[in-house]
Amino acid sequence: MAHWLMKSEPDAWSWGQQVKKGAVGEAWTGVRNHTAKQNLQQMKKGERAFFYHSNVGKEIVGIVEVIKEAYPDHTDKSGVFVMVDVKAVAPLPKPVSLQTLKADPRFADMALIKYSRLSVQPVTETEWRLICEMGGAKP
DNA sequence: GCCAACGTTGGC
DNA sequence: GCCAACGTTGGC
Repeated sequence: MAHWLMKSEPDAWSWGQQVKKGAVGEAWTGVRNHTAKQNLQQMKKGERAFFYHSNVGKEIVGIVEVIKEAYPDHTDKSGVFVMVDVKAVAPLPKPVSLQTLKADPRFADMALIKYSRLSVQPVTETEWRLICEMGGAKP
């Protein structure tokens, strides 16, 4: 099962707001990048993703689960882009910051570091396990 | 089809 | 607020 990482600026959509939505979840709108779009399309129901706060915080704060696979993004007038629905699963008791990941050679190849502008990206099994461990969450 | 100009993202 | 990275647009 693949794992992912999704970025959001907390000013636009925060982990706290995601948690409030509970099991109903929320549509992940606004992706306007084709690489990110391809990743969205590969997400399967039940797969999990890290929730990353970009700009403010710059840390992985929680884990979400895909509850609806890719479908057209209603905020995209051109009809080209897609979105998925995700629900909050668990917080990371100890958020893992970008700074921490950058300082650790085990994450040197991580997409978050290599392609800093990509907002939806895959996470390897190894990275997933390590970050869960560091954050104090169950993998 | 190339490439310069421009816009956006996101870290610092 | 600045700037690097990168995607997109438009002139040629």
